[in-house]
Amino acid sequence: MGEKDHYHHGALRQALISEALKALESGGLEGISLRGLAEAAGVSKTAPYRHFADKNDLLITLAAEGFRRFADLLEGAVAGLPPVVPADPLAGIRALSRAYVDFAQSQPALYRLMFSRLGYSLHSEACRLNSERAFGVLTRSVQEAQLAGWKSKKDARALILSVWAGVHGWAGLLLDGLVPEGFIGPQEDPLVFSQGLLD
Amino acid sequence: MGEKDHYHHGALRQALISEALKALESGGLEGISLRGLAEAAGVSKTAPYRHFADKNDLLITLAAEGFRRFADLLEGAVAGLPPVVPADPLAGIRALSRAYVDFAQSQPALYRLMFSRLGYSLHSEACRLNSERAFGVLTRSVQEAQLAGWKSKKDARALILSVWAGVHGWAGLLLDGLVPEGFIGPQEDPLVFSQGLLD
DNA sequence: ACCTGAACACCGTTCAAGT
DNA sequence: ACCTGAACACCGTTCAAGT
Repeated sequence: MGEKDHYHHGALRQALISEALKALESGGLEGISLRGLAEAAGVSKTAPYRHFADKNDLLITLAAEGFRRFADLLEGAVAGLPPVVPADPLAGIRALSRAYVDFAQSQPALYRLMFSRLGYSLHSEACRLNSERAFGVLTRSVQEAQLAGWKSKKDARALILSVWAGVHGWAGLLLDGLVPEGFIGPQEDPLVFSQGLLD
Repeated sequence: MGEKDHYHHGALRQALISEALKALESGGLEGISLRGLAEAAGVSKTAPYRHFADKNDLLITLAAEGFRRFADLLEGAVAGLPPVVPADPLAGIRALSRAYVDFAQSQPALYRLMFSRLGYSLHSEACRLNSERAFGVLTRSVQEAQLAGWKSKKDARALILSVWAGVHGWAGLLLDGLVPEGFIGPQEDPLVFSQGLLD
């Protein structure tokens, strides 16, 4: 308890980010205030302005961190997979979709923030890079499925956007509580929409 | 310009709602404040509390109005259609999807509000009724498609949620500016995702 | 370079008071 | 029944000032 740290060891920026991520999941976007984060970090209400231009800048930084985790998760989900074979061309897409929905459900407020601000946040280097990394996993999964014989005549871009819309929309419906209780049992495939359309 | 209307003819509630809808489309959700709406309606900052329990109550009322328009639009989109035939079982779903996406694009802030608050707003009678009305259009369109031979062996509930996820996700991607420029030409089908998956 | 304190222009909400 | 005004506890943000 010295009086050393008015200066937060120069780590105030990171401290604010992790306080914000905590606040995001416990109280949602509306629970986040710069003043509150500053107080939680033990610093004056205006100190955050040394590290972020304004509140939106902080939110975009959170979105970038979210996309980083998101891309890591998606890449990990397909990394250990055996090569996609014609017998089951959708294996990669299925694994990816599961990870996608898992992410949205385990960190709903962060997921919402990431996509609700995408219009603005794509101007951020970190945000663009990491969201493109996530998008790359999706792209490759669809391409491999096509190479394994799935809808090989269709336009790749249209398929990619189609799969994305499906899984993104499904995650949204789940987050909004619009999927009837018990619709997905634990042993069923979480990617229910694929059972209807992806064949 | 008499001094008659401190009382707003008893129409203050409706005036606040339409001011709010205006503000929603011009400045987004973040541009809405009870105090601002009160001022725009020419009334004191606390007058709205005679008509709405709190800000969230007002937002839910807006969502209900949104779902009312949404349901009207969707019902209108399938109302004039010829009976669905086996030659083109997806005609109804296509018309519905077009209307769905049109609504989202023409009133993005309202659309976002409707779905972002669905968890809370379903406790509102008006919200539940109108969203169920919209959901009913979707349900019937899918059922008719199945009767006309489209995926007639599949579980209806799964198909309905699949189509919903697809069109909802597609609308979200469009609103977030994630669909590449020029991806949909004016003469192409706006329901691109259906060209990829719905066959 | 990094942080504080006062100040400004906003919020949502409550409550006593007016007509 | 409907509205006002003062008041309270918050916000984001700017700026001069401190170390």
